[in-house]
Amino acid sequence: MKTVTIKDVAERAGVSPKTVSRVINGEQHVRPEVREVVQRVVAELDYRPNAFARSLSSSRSYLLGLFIDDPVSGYASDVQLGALMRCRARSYHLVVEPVVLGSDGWRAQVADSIAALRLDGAIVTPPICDETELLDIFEAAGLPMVRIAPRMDFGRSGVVQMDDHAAAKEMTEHLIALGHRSIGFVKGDPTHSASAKRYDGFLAAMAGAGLSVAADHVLEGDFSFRSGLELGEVMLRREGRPTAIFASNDDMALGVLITAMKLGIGVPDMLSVAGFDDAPTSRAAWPQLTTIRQPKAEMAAAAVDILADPHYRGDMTAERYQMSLDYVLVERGSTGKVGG
Amino acid sequence: MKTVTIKDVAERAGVSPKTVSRVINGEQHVRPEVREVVQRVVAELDYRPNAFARSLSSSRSYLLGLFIDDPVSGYASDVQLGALMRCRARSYHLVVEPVVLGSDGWRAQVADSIAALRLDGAIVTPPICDETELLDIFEAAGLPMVRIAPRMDFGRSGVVQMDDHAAAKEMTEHLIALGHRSIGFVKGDPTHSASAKRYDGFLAAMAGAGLSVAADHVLEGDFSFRSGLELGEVMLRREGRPTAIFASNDDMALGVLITAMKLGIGVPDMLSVAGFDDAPTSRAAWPQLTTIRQPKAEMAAAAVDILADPHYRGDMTAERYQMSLDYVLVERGSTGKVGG
DNA sequence: CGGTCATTTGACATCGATGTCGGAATTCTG
DNA sequence: CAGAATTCCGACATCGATGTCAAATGACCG
Repeated sequence: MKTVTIKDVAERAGVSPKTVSRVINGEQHVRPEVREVVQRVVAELDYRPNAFARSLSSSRSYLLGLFIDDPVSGYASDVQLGALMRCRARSYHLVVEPVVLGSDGWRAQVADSIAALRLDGAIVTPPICDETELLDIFEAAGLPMVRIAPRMDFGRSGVVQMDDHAAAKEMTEHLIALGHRSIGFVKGDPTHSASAKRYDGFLAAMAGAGLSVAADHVLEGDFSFRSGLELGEVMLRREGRPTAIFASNDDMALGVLITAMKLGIGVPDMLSVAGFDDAPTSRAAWPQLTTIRQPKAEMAAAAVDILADPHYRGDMTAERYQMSLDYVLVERGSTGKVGG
Repeated sequence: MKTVTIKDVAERAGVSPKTVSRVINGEQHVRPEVREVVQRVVAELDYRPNAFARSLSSSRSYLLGLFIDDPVSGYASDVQLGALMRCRARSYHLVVEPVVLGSDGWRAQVADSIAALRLDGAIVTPPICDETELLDIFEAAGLPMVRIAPRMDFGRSGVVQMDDHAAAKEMTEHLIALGHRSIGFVKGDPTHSASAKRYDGFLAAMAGAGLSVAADHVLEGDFSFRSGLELGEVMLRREGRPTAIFASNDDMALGVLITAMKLGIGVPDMLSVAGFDDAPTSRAAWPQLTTIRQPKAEMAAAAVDILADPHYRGDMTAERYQMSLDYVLVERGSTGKVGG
């Protein structure tokens, strides 16, 4: 099956290849009649430009890299899907590159994909978006990047994030509105950017309501289900346990939920549990988790938009490349009025 | 930052570009001394071949496409990771392409990625690996493909799968060995290739043990958590409910588990529940699910190997391109001896 | 109607690699 | 040691598009 090239189209349309190129790239300076003829022939022959030839000559690759720490997490898949769909709409393609920080050759791996594929841009997700060494590599390669929910160095690139602080504050206020006064908090992995923000939001809401936070009602987990299990047990076995527990993500909230179940503490009658993320698992529990839905796909899509913006390169820190998207508080069965 | 090209290497090494090309591609007919010099210069300059230029001239793209129905599912992520890592090891790159069968332009989308990126091969996952129209497109484009766990048309491409029948049989035998005689089964989505095989494996084990299967102990779900909830309720509310339920995947098993919990039926004391897939959620429940671990990542890796094999094209149906990989029965807390 | 200027168009070089093929250097014959 | 056979290496064309620049065309004006 011979593939159709720009030359074939040109011949058939009776123009030069360059003119065909002009038409498919929507450049000006082509007479409307000619444009139309070319477009017709393109459709007839079902011509599709060879992306390689195109990048080779134009030094744009129409390829974006999505750099991800743990490609199996639900977080990653949502981000990926959002990026994928937006890429498609803009006729970009997406190359997913896992970054295994511990491993031997990760630096070389990253450099390889940048150099070999001539990526037009990089989307970097937490937690590796705060890995200075990684950012250095991108900068050295002159590769524009957009980071999703980074913790620091905001000036170093475009940023898409959501307001973790406000979301955690709102969730806490939700619990307070339900009558809870003694609220426990499970912090997330301190190396993730979001952990501190969520905790601060929690503290702000408590302070705003004039409530104190008992020292032993705050524990530090690592975002894993297991840590939720363990810390839940610690907190719930203590004297004067809280009437509500707000965990920094759904996996840990689930751990708390299951521990409560084991200990015979009814949810939400005797204990309210709130999570964060709206992970798929948050619906696979009983009762289902009240949680915060992050606009993960939308954040990724926004990142693609930024990278596709021709003005972005060279002015990565402009105001309009620092975006903040909205979250949603999803109320389900795991939270209720204090005392049932 | 000027990028290093093959010419730079050639000049510095005092040879022609073609010789450099020979060295990096491991071709023969290069004197060992020369080879060594070139390799040294390559390392010195940190030279990396431009993948586009390479594909343009060699008509190989070193790009594989992973065509996926639902990129967010846990299944997809595992497959993707497996493929990704193997690609990396073989210096291929992976482009993930979601296929939304219902959508308007999906045919054009697929054709686009094939034509624009000049993919070297396609990996197709269930359930779309049984979509005749999709396979037609690949064939028309002359694109070698490998399908993972297809249901039909095995002769049409290389195939990597696991033995669903044997796995379901083994799980059923496991339940029987625990003393269960009355075992319920929740079938999966009939459009997925695996559903029938798993059901047949179940029947085979039951027949092998001389046990009968009550008609109302077999229900048909669709692999969703919700269908597990609903069907679990149907089966467990009936008179003479089974002492064990084997669901065709973990999501549905989880639904059954939670329904049992709601109805006050203790697991595993009063009811054993078994799943299939070893989804991440299977560990996020209490008790954790006994299940079958599919070698998803390994299957994907094997698919990459096949596509990278230069002999594959043209002889896609050879015996050695029909692979079957091993599963593992993972025993956790959700199954136990009958009657506690 | 000749001259100026803007708009269209195409010839040609180029991007960075590999395929082909022929010549030079080396090794193997008898 | 001449002649044949290999092995090694490079000149050149090529892949399929786009950038550059100059030529051709047409519009407009006094």
